[in-house]
Amino acid sequence: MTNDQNLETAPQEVEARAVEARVEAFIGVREARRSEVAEDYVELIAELIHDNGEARPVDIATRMGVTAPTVAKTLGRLARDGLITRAKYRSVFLTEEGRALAKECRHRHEIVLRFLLSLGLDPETAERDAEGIEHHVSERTLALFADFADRS
Amino acid sequence: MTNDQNLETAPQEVEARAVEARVEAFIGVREARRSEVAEDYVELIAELIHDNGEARPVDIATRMGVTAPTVAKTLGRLARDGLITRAKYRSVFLTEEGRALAKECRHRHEIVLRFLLSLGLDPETAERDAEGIEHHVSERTLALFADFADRS
DNA sequence: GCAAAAAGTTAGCTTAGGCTAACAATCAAG
DNA sequence: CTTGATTGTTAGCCTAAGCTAACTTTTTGC
Ligand SMILES: [Mn+2]
Ligand SMILES: [Mn+2]
Ligand SMILES: [Mn+2]
Ligand SMILES: [Mn+2]
Repeated sequence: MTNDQNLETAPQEVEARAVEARVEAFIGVREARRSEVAEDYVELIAELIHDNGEARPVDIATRMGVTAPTVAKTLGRLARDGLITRAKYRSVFLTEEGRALAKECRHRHEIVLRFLLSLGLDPETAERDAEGIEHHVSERTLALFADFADRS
Repeated sequence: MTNDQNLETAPQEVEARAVEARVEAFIGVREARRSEVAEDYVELIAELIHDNGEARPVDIATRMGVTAPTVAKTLGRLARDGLITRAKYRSVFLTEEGRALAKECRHRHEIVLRFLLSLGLDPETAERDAEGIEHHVSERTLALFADFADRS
């Protein structure tokens, strides 16, 4: 080490640390991306069950704005991942795990939406942005959003 | 129509409108998702050119936390889409369009980051969340974020 | 100026998430 | 109870974005 008694950190180490922090950010975002679709589906399925008594693929397709085969394939992945159960030609049920995820997602969605509205955003834009942002807020950010919305 | 003089809106129409609004939200989010990677790349490329004089694939790979072949393939798409130019075994350049996108992305990234920090978030989490959120904020939300950060 | 290291490319594989076309099952009217 | 409409499934296609293995090119250090 060339520093006097090693008291300072070399500039390239500072740089390396900054790079490393950002790599973690990118990796984290890619990770989050992998669950976005699942999160939106289970949240919607929970809502359909609550509102309509059941979650039919056709209603999922209508609300997600995708075609029926896309829904079928996605439901296959959700079942594989233990979030739903289903029988052929029947509507869909959430597993315990699916219900837990749905609840968490609805909670996050609501906080983000409430926060955006309390910032002064119009409802349509707020809904639109919340639908994307909800998948990328950490627990900490969510807590700050909730605080802010409560205080205003 | 069964309403007295058609003065009210039928509840199923209200419902239909709400469903339609959410479909638009989902479609919008899917749309945004399609440009996330491109946005992160051009932003990073601009930064590397600024800081190092050039953007080498190896540095892009290190900072994005992906392998060199992944970068190569992504750069192929960016070139196809007119955002960069490149020559074999050489580093990468932004087109006019690429520079414009990079500038816009850096701008958005900075506002979102500044906003999260001014909310009281720690820098690491702020960087992490900003990296994901930046792709899902509308112009309106961005303006509100900027206002908030300025005022605090 | 050459050899080894570093960087870049290519081929080929994987998964997710979209689509259409074709077919099968269920449901609702009559 | 039959039939037509609705709903669901399957097969097969596509693109994006990740990976490893193998190869080529460029850069660097002696
Ligand atoms: Mn969402
Ligand atoms: Mn949601
Ligand atoms: Mn980003
Ligand atoms: Mn960014």
